[in-house]
Amino acid sequence: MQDKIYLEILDKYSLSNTKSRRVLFHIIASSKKPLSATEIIDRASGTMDKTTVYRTLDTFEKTGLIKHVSIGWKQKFELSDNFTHHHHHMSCIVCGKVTSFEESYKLLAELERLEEAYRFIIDEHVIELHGRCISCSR
Amino acid sequence: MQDKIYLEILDKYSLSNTKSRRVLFHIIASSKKPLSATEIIDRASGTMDKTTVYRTLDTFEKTGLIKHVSIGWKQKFELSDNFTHHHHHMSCIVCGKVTSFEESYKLLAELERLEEAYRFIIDEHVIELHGRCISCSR
DNA sequence: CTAACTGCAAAACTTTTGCATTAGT
DNA sequence: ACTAATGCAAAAGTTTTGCAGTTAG
Repeated sequence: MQDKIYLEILDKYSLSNTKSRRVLFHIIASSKKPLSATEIIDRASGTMDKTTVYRTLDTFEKTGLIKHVSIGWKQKFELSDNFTHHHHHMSCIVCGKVTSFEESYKLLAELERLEEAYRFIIDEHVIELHGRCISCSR
Repeated sequence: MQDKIYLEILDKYSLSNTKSRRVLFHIIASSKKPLSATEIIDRASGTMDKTTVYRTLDTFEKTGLIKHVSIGWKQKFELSDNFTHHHHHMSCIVCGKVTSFEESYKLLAELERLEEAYRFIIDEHVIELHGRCISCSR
């Protein structure tokens, strides 16, 4: 299923389905948490050059295959909402565990209110929560 | 007023009120928008070494004088909520204009609901909106 | 005076660029 | 075969480290 969308997007933008791209897509798709550029370079090392990683991440991001999210200080990458339900992250500052959550209707309604109030068209919203998970909070 | 809080925090952590720190605090305090490390280094150049900038930003962040926010791809710095009302940013992807907004009570209530639902204690939340401001949206 | 802070030089790490070679369709 | 994609080497940019010298309290 994910592969089908992957191929469709490559096709849509007339991009070749190269080995590097398949490997990189797989690395990101199979990770349970968002990965930083460096983490991806490490996991891809041996298979491709880091230059290719940067270029491919850029391509993947521009075509909507992946998106970047802010986790703490870093920018990390994960599959775009084309593959997963739109969601956000809460990360535990103690153990580093990253939990995904979907926003509620009420929250979306609040964003719409902000659009009105500030006369601003919201194309994208990022919500990031930091704190302590149940195991680390006692 | 800001200076008073600045001095109090330095005092609280037994930090010296050095020239570099005063200059750096002033650069951040007087900027209308959050600044990246590089932007701060540029503005401070001539006055101090970049090493000092990095070390000072680190100190300022740890002591709660400043905080970092995600604007697009970058991490930027601004005064912490000790100086300003807690707020978030919406940035225009066309002209780059950054507008601040305060979150509503409803939004906070939603965050509390999330704490319950996911059994997670939220210490900090980041909300970042990207889109187009009124002037750029037509 | 002396502990904290800073500057400098160098290293480490991250990202970008140009060009020659290779691989995909 | 032709173009897009990759690898390599080098440059550019960013952040960190160690140490010697300086400064604030």
